[in-house]
Amino acid sequence: MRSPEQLVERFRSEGLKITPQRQLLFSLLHENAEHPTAEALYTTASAQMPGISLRTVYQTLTDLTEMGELGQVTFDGGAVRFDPNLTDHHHAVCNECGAIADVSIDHLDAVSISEPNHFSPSSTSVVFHGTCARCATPTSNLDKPTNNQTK
Amino acid sequence: MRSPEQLVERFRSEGLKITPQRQLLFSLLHENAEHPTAEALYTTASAQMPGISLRTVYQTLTDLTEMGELGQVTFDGGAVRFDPNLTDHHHAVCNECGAIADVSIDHLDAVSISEPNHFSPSSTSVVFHGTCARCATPTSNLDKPTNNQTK
DNA sequence: TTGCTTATTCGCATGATTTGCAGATTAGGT
DNA sequence: ACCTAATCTGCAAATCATGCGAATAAGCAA
Repeated sequence: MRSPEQLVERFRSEGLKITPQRQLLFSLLHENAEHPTAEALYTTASAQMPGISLRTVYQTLTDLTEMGELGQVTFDGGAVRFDPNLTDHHHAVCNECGAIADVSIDHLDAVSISEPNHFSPSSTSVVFHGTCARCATPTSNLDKPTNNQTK
Repeated sequence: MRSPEQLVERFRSEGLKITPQRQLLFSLLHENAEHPTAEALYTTASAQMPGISLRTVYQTLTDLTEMGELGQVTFDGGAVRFDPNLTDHHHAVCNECGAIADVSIDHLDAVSISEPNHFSPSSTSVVFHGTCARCATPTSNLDKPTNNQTK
């Protein structure tokens, strides 16, 4: 996703209005690597702007997604999560705390479908499930994030 | 998933009862490669057993999943789909018709997380999005399955 | 600044999927 | 044939997401 400033420019140039709600969400999403759900963003936004509507959060997220500024990902049937990272990347989901990390992958080009089924893939996504570094460390369990898993 | 006969054995040995509803679902799931949703199974089951409850379909699917006889997969935030194929495999989702095919993958071991983030993956799943053979063929569009995509 | 036009926000209703609950029913053994 | 626990069923309810219409406000013109 572009910077809040660039998004303001883009919105203006497309005749869309710059509302405080949108500006807040732009800033909350910018370089956000937490893959938040709409609800999570709503909670965070509400702290800074009491009265903002969950409906508006959904609306803005949908708009940004349709504009190609935001990606959507879901894991294991949970709620949709929003990802401002538009670079080519994949995800690692921690089974313990539910944290989702962006990961780059080496040698993905080596992966191929082994059967001659004539499927023409246009995109490939890889999801690792496992234990994140923080949860794997037996010490300092106090720092562990709470479980963010939806399911 | 095991054969209906073997499932009957297992259920019996665990003190569970063999009901007509369960038997029907066992047979509908056996070697079913369509990755059906609960609703889809309910529709199919209802044709053969009018009056069967959607609740029972969900219950049986949950039971089989907890017994490890069934796998669950979801794509793009759609409804949960059930997969009796318990072998190590991945999926190819057709963007046109929504069909989901099981695929085996070569060289998956070559894939690795490139950053030193200390994430310990216990499983890796790969999903291809693209066009299936049937939809890629310009002729015989009459045979195309209807779109099964939930979203 | 004031006013106008239209995009936006908001709250509520609705839809889709899934689970909880409790009473009616039935499988399977005695 | 009878008993008892497991199962089935229908309905309520939870969760996540979208449609809709009225109220509001951003951006522009005068």
